Amino acid sequence: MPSLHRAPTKGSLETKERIFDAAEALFMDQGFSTTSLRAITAKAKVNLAAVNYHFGSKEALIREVFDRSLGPLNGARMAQLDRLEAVAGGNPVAIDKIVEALVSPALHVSHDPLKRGAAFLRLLGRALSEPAEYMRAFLPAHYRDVVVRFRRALSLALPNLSEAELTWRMHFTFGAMAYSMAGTDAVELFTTPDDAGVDDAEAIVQRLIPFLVAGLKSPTPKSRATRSVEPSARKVA
Amino acid sequence: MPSLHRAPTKGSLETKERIFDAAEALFMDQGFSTTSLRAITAKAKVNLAAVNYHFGSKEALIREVFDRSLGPLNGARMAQLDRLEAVAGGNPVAIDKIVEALVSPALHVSHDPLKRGAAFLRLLGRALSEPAEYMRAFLPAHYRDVVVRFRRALSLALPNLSEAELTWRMHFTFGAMAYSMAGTDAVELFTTPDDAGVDDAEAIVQRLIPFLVAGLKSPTPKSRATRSVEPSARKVA
DNA sequence: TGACGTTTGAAATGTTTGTTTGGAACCCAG
DNA sequence: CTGGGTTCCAAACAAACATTTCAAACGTCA
Repeated sequence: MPSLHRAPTKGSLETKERIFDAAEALFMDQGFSTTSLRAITAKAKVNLAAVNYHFGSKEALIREVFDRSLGPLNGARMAQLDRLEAVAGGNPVAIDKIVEALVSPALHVSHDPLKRGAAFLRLLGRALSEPAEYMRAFLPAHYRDVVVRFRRALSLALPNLSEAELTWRMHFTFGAMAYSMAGTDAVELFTTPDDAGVDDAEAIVQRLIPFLVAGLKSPTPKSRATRSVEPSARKVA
Repeated sequence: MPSLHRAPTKGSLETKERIFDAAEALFMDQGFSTTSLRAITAKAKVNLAAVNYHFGSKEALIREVFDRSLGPLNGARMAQLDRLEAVAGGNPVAIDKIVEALVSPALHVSHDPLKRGAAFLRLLGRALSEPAEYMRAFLPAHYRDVVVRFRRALSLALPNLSEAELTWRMHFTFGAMAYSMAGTDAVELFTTPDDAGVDDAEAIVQRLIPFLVAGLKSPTPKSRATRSVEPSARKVA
């Protein structure tokens, strides 16, 4: 096994980073199960064994690709929500601000490391519909806090909404968000975006926010809440 | 090759139908690339070679599973829209009716053949994020007419919306819809629906419609339409 | 009944998957 | 220069995959 300490000698960081970038790009537009290590190493122009050497396994590679992007993203989301709640004191935060805190960090990630963060959005959207078993393992771990925090904030801002109703609307919100991010591949299949390049992430976000806010604020269909109102989150894991 | 005419002799329809059902079920909760023919034939309790005999290939099987469900679904959508437009004469159709025509047929399919149509909803949602190449080929063919028809109807019902704005909102609409249908797998990863079983398709639809209608009707963010207003659909294929 | 077309079964095809191996190449300290 | 730790590479590995083959079993019609 590789020891710890000591800076890598020659192009080791180069190699690992090349694998990482190639994997991220391929995962993005091919999915995880479908992308082979051979495709990754070919694109990265490294040896096939390099992935198992540097990352241990394909699953570990996927996990790293995820952690390195999803962590900061959700961190930014909660930080932005923190700021909003601090300003608001105990009062409810405006819904559009909450939604913005949820959606817009996904945009600003794209300026953080290089500019490949925009690609990650689609990667995340794709992960949400991956069948793989390991996805079920560490995706909830990343999202648990985010969901709890934003649910609480929305619950305060929308007091006339039952817990069940809120759950569903968060479903739809995450759905529209994830789909828009997975975008490019699936979307233009039948919807053919006239102008407005799909890589223009900001354009998407600026149009998505009002859409979601309106949906969240919409009047509840009837008094359909017969068996709702549970504490909030029961078994999040 | 199998000849045409003449009714199948013994249990051929049984076998083919068993394969079909097993494939649909497995595609539903595992995805397409991930589901092996071995898994399908094992679940259907038929020989491994039966798939290639009855369908020709795995890809052809996927295509059939799709056509047999997506065709009637989109047919029902357009039929329902036809009825609405006939009643309205030349006037715009109410938005909630348009959305209902888009969403609710996805529900009523579940009572059509047996009751396995509900499963298909998740299958469709999953297909939208499949990386496979063959998906790009025949999915647009099924959806082209639906998109054109509903875009026109929505454009009439929402005259103050630019074409570009409408395109995006249709994105979000399809997104929330697809995501809700893919549901179960991806959704409960972090959102944990408290009560309201996910298999209860009607509950989803009844909550989804108001959400989408509100989003579609929401006031445009500003006069952000600088470079919009193209004919409508340019290159749909 | 006998022959034909259709369907099934078990086994083998060749390909692709993730992972492992042993040795060569490399860097840097002693 | 020599050794130990690190990285790389070409090859091979076993497992899983879709697909093909060929003979046996079946139903149907002559």
